[in-house]
Order: sequence, then structure tokens, then C-alpha cells
Amino acid sequence: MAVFVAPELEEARRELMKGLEARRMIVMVMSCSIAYSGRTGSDLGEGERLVILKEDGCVLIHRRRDYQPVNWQPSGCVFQTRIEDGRLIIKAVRPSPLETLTMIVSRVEFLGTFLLKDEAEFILHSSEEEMQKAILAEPSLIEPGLQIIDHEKKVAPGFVDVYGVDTKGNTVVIEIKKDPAGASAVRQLAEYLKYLQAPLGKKLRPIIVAPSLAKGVMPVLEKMGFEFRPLTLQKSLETLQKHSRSDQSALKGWFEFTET
Amino acid sequence: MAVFVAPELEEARRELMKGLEARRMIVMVMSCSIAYSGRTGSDLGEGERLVILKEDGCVLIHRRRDYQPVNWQPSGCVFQTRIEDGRLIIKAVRPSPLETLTMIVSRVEFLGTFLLKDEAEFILHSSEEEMQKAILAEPSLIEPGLQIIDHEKKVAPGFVDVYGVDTKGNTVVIEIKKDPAGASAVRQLAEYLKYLQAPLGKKLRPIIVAPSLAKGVMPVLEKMGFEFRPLTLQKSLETLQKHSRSDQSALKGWFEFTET
DNA sequence: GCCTGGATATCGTGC
DNA sequence: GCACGATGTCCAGGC
Repeated sequence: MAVFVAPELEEARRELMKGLEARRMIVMVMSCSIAYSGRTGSDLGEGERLVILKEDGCVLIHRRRDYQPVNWQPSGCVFQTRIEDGRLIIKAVRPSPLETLTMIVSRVEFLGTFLLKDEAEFILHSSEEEMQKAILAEPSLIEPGLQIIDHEKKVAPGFVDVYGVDTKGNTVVIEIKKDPAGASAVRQLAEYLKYLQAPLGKKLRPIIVAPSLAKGVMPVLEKMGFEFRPLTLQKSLETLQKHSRSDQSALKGWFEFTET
Repeated sequence: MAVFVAPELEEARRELMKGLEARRMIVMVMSCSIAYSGRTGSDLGEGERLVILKEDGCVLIHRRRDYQPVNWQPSGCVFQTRIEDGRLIIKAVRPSPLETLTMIVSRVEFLGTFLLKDEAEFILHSSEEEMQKAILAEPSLIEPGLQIIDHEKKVAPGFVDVYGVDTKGNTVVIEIKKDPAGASAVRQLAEYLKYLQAPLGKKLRPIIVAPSLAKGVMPVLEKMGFEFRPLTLQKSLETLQKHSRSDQSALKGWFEFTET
């Protein structure tokens, strides 16, 4: 760790490059103006911001408010720095698509470079994937007797989430949404149907699986002959827990946490 | 600005709360474990991370790599801190939807609190909006004689980007995409058509406007009787520049930049 | 509050 | 590389 309060621009430039070389995270508070040019473009006048440069070549520029960075660059950028007309110029260039982020720095109030030791694994109890796993593990969540044939089945273009057959031999096509299903979910499922055919004398049964339906979608579903089965993430996780001991330990922490 | 290197946990807690009170941005480098519970849940074991708290109640937790924060909280959170079992506990609670982010901090390597002076206006030369403005300003970008009737026209459910009539009285329905238009753009436009009707004896002319078409989409378009008009952001900006002197100054900077 | 669609979306996956 | 869909997406705009 190295920390500098109000360094000269030349010193800031030197420490910044040294830090990047050592694969440290660079954290700066600076007064700067910013220009972005690439897929589109932006300009931001002089002001004080928090700037973060990471070893993988990404950039984040944060203002005093807002969750989102005002300017940024995803990972994979090449950094250039120079002093020009008494200003520190920092460029982050993303090769593809070609995009350039330029900071013109008039003053550095703070610069820190940090080597972060962090080997922990990040565990996300993700959503749609867990719901799909739950249905695969226990198709009766949808209806008794349902047999799963395939999942992530390729149609052109796109993928059917789950593909199965009911007790009467009809083809079941399931689109899963973790959020309340809106018009776009229905559009997506409708599009897939164009590329699927039921066996002779059987029907295609398109089913939306989601915690709920957006307002006004139910009439649309009925008109199109689609079905809806409610399924929440909570229910999916409980089902998976029943079916897989190995998942229990991973999920335990979350359940305990939500109960308190 | 206040900067602390390796503060005791109690000192860190005190300065953190003082900083938030003063509406400063809090920047910390700390060893911590993190739990999130809300729409779904996540767990992250002990490790060193950069943590940012802002005055509007948002949280960003960054690891050494990646553009995206590993954990976060959007603005509007309430913060609580306490010392427990020799650890600093920081909670950020988002009221709606109810979500809780908990950091269990074992060591603070750095803490800075910064009052950022930043009044500059952010100017984004955004994409789809500029393309739509250009078409409204100069409908001949699509074809000679086109007359615009409406834009952002509500259909149920969704919005038609631009709605007009051609020289023969046919209804033109335009879907604009700033990126190469793929299958989903076609789905979207197709859905809107179901809720629109051409005048008696006239046709509906669905048109996709985008810089290009995704591979394999052209045959689909032809099959459905849709049309495609290429339009880039660059061309849109040039058109707007012609039509509006007031825009010139704002755009000037970007053009100059892209030319160098 | 809900719903819809855009974003410099970013990111992962498959081809 | 392109295409496609998920995201704890976030966010603005309408109702």
C-alpha cells in the first residue's frame, strides 16, 4: 500500500504507472475534465471525482452521488499518461470496440495504490438458473406427470428454457422468468413456437413460469392459448435443497440469514 | 478530506459515521466478508476489497479485478454500523425492495472521507434518442416524402418509436436500434403491428432502422415483409447539426475529438 | 406503485 | 469475432 495526499502531478503520474506495473489497484481523488469517444461520446467539465484503475485495465469514474459511474471503461484497456501544459493526461483505450476515455487532470488530492489479497469464492444464489434446475429436478412443480426432454434447446434463433412432454403426449415449452413476466417474455416464447412442431395429433403447450404476471398480460396469454405457472425463487431453492444434499451447505447460510 | 491509514475499527467506525453525516464520500480498503440478502442472496468470504459509500446511500464493493462491483447497493440505503466480537459490522439496508448488505470487517487498511466539489454538467451524445431526433427532423433519411405523424406512440403494450405515412398513404411503423438489429428487434416490431391497422386499402410498412442487421436477420425480414433502412449514429448527428444551430456547440467537442 | 424499454449497458456462452 | 439472453441489472418516463 502506498498513499499520497495532494501529490504533484508528475509524482502522481509516476506512482500511478508504478502501481499499475505492480498490478495494484489505483484509487485517486482528483479534479479533472473527462471526454469519452467510442460507441457514442460524452463530455464532462472540470470537477472533483473518484477514479479507480484496476490491473485488468478497467476504469471507473464516480461522482459524489449515484450508483453508476459517470464515465468508465470495461476491462482490457491500455493506459497512457503524460504531462501536458501543466495537466496530467490519463488515457484509457479499449481496443475493440475502439473507445477512448481521456481524463485531463488539473489537481490530484489523493492517490493510493493497493495490492488486494482476495482469494475468496463468490457464491451467488442466482435466480433463473436455480428455477430451471428446480424444474429439472422436480417437473411436478409444473404439473404431475410432466417429463423433461431437453433444456436450453436451440431453436433459431435463441434457446427454449425447458422442453418436455405431458401425460397426453403434448409438447410442453417452458419459458422461465425470475421477475414478473411482462410482454417481452410472451413475445420471446411466441417467437420460439414458430420453430417448434407438436407430434401428429398432439398440441404445443407454451407455459410461462414466473413468480407472477405483469398487469394486463393475463388476457394476452389467454388469447394466445399460453399457460402460466407461478414459481418463486424461494420455492425453487427449497425444491433443490430437497433434491441435493450437496447444495444444502451452500444454501444454508442464506436461509439462516433471511430468517433473522 | 480526511485520510486514515490502518485505523482501529472503532476509529474507522467513528470517522465513517462522521463522514456520512457531513455528506462526504467514504472510501475504504478493508478485509471483510460480505453477505447479501434480498431479491436473491450471495456470500463472499474474507478478503481485501475497496468499499465506497456515498451520500445518497449507495454502496459499491470492488475486488481487484472486474469492471462490475462484486456486491453493491443502489442509492437510497440506510447505513448502520457497530462493533461486535472485535469486528466492525456495516449494514446497508435498502427499504424497497427490502435488501440487506452486510459487511463484516476484520481490518481497515485505509479510510478516506472526501467532500467532492463537482457542479459540471454531464453531456452524453446518446444514441437511439439522437437517431430518433434526426428522423423527426429529416424524415427523408428514411425515404422521400415520408411524413411523421407521431413518435413514442403507445400500443398495447409498448411504444412505437416513429409512426408516419408515406407518399401513397401507407402507414409507416419504424423501430430504431442503435446497435445492429437482431431477432429481438424484429420480434418487438412484429408485436406492435398486431395492434396497428392501415387505412382502408393501404398497407402497413414496418421498417427497421439501425446501423446494420445481424447475420441471418435479412431473410427473416424479407419473409415477414419488413423493410430495413441503414442509419448510423454519425449520420444522425450530422443531420441534427444541420437542423439545429444550438446543438452545434455541444457536438463540436465530440467531432473534434473523433477526428484526432 | 407498476410497467416498458434503453444503456458507452456488462458479462458469459456457444458457434 | 458475432449473436443471443441473463442481470440482485440500473434507470428514466408514463400512468
